[in-house]
Amino acid sequence: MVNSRDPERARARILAAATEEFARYGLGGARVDRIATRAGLNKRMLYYYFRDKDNLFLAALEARYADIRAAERALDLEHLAPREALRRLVEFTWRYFLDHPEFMTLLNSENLHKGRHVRRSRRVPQMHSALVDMLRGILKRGERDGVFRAGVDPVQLYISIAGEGYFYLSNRYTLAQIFKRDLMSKRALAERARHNTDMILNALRRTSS
Amino acid sequence: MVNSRDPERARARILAAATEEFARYGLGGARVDRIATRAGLNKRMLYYYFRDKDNLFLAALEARYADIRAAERALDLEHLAPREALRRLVEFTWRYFLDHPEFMTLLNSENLHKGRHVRRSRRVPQMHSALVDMLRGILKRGERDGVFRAGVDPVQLYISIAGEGYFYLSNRYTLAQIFKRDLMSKRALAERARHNTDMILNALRRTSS
Amino acid sequence: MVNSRDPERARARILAAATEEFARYGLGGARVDRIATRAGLNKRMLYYYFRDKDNLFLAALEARYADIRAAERALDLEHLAPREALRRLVEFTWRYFLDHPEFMTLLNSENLHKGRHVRRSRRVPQMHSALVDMLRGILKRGERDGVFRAGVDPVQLYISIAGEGYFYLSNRYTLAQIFKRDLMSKRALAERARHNTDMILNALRRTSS
Amino acid sequence: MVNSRDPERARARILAAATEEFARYGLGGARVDRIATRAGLNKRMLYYYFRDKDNLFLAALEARYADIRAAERALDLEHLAPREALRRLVEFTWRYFLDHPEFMTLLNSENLHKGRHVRRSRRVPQMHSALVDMLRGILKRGERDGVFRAGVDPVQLYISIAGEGYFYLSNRYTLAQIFKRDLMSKRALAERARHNTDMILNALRRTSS
DNA sequence: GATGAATGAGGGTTCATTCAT
DNA sequence: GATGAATGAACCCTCATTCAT
Repeated sequence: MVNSRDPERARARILAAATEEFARYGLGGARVDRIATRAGLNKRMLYYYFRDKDNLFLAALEARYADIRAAERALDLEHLAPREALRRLVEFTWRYFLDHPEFMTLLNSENLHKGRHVRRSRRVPQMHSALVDMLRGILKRGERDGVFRAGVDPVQLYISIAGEGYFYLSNRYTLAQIFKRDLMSKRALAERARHNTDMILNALRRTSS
Repeated sequence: MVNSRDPERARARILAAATEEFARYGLGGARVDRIATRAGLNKRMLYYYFRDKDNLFLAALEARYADIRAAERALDLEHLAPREALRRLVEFTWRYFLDHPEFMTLLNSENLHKGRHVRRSRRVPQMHSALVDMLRGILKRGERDGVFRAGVDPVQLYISIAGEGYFYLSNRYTLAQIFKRDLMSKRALAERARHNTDMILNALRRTSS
Repeated sequence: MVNSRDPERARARILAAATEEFARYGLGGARVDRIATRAGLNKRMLYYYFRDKDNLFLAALEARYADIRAAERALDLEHLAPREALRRLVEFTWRYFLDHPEFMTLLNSENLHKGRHVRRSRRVPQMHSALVDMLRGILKRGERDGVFRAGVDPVQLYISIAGEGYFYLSNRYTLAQIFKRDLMSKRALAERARHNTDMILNALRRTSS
Repeated sequence: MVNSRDPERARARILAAATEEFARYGLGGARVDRIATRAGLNKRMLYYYFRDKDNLFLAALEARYADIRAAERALDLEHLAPREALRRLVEFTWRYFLDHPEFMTLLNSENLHKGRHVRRSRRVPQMHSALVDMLRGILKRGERDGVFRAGVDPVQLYISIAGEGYFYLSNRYTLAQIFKRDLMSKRALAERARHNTDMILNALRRTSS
């Protein structure tokens, strides 16, 4: 046991351990005991810092949302040409899911539970208006410049971008089995990355003539 | 208790109850007791017919795979013009996920568990070669006819088609919350259906000039 | 563990063990583990037979109520002269509390919890109308015969009869300490029994002239 | 948090909070956390002032004993005619239990624990010799004046007086349920007060010839 | 005097599974 | 084929108490 007397670090360690556990086993399958052990703390402390398992789950989810949105903002897409901005967002989103599979399982758990945690969160919706605004801006500029077709809704587009990578990665075990194909080899991943970009960018092209 | 003395019906009732339970609560959250109750049978019978919970889960998953693949075959896409065939597949896939949300949760569960059930299944891979062949045929015909661009992998394409609908529907609770938008209203669903078709069909168009 | 396959006996053993445990430690202090051990059963069985701790408590309480009321009925007081009937009831009540201290602690627990278990019971009130009727009959006969004063409410009287013994016995530990007197010696008990009878019978006498 | 730096007030606040908590939930059900919160102090302070939960319970109990005995002394019964003195004591005792239900629950808890706290107290027995003396004096005067029958033990009498009110009030929840009667309405309380007085005074009357 | 952080033991309850009939 | 009874391991959570500051 690490009697750290450093509440900030203790909280962070719990959160990290919880994120991993929730990601690996889902909300229901996650074990409070394992989280505590992995965090190097007495189990009681989880309740001291996070009140209960559900609240801990929400905290983990919020932290992951904050992380991806912050990374997105750091792309500074507003200052790029529309097509380039879109390409980068597609690549980033793919990359993020690839590097953070735990985010996908967290989302799956939350949706299995009909979003009952995130519904209680005030922070989460706040994080997302900027994302939509940014995407809307890119679309508008692209439309004005004549490189994107008109009438594309930014939210719908984002869901498509995310969906391209999400389904491939989140369902990689079943897909590998049903299609009898290694989806996680270096080559397969590179191919999918290209496919994603092609799909989205092509789909956005102005309809010819 | 339904003392049916009709093994086939008993099996079917168990499977139906299990599917619903697994879909609603995930593999870990599913309760053998509830399945038995819902099936109107003694709990012991689940073990008699399906050996254990994991095997029952696999049976439910296999049944769902068989169902979607059969419905796909019934579309008879081989006899349609390539663009029309593709459009129908996109629409069907969206519709299927919308009408069978339990299929998505089953897949999520299976992937959370790293596909350890489906890996043991011989039936599941067999069901899918026809799907790939069919899609490959459509792509080839479309390419030949000059309506689709070349070089599109049928598996990648299928994952994109499914991904469009899957991410929207499987994550509808979190998405509704983060984007503060009702995703399940009649209008929203119609819009998404159109968006999906637009995205895929546009993405497949031959690159102009 | 006693794998008795005799549900009736198992239930009875649980109930007996629970009664003792609840009586000794109160509802909150009672340990489900100890009850199971004492009943010679797996802990899980308590939940199988009684759903939860609260329900088990209610079952124990109901059984005790049933027991005292049955013993009362067995006194057959209706066929005795009023004064004799009353004397016997006072003596019986005293004796019952003395022999069944667990009944008092059960009642104390239930009242500490504001009667929230007994409130759900349909059986308990039904057991008591006969008691009141019987007492009312005795009072009426005594009044008619000129040996009891008029205007005594049977419920009030019963509470007085019970109260005489209850306070002495239920609070015997504190009373012994504050009055520095052994309340549980043979002699002390006999004295109290006489005192109770004297008090109640005297209190009921017709007011002289 | 009230950083009072006033030890006496802090102690008093803790004691008040503890009394309420013990009365409401019993010794076992009482929560040290809640007591601290209600007292507006850090939990650690309870241990600073009272060493542990048991000691805090004893302190609360002693305080309540001191309170009722002081209130009794204030009645100044020695200077009243015997019957009047007795009537006043009966009324006072009833009234005290009615106004201080927490005293009854405290006593119940202590007796559930076989008086193990009060046994360690030196103060508590000291408080009670005066009560017995006073009652003995009243009885003797009444006997001498020919208004009370002889041979009544003051301790037994006190237990009867207290018992009349105690059983009614302490068990009010179960009694209300088993007799299907509202025991706490204004009218019911008035009736019981009269009944108590009638019972005790009648019971003490000199046996007519 | 006062605090937030930490602890280990155990609380009631639930689980998938199996036994005896 | 079917049942009710039984199991032990573990689940999340809470408790009174104490440590370091």
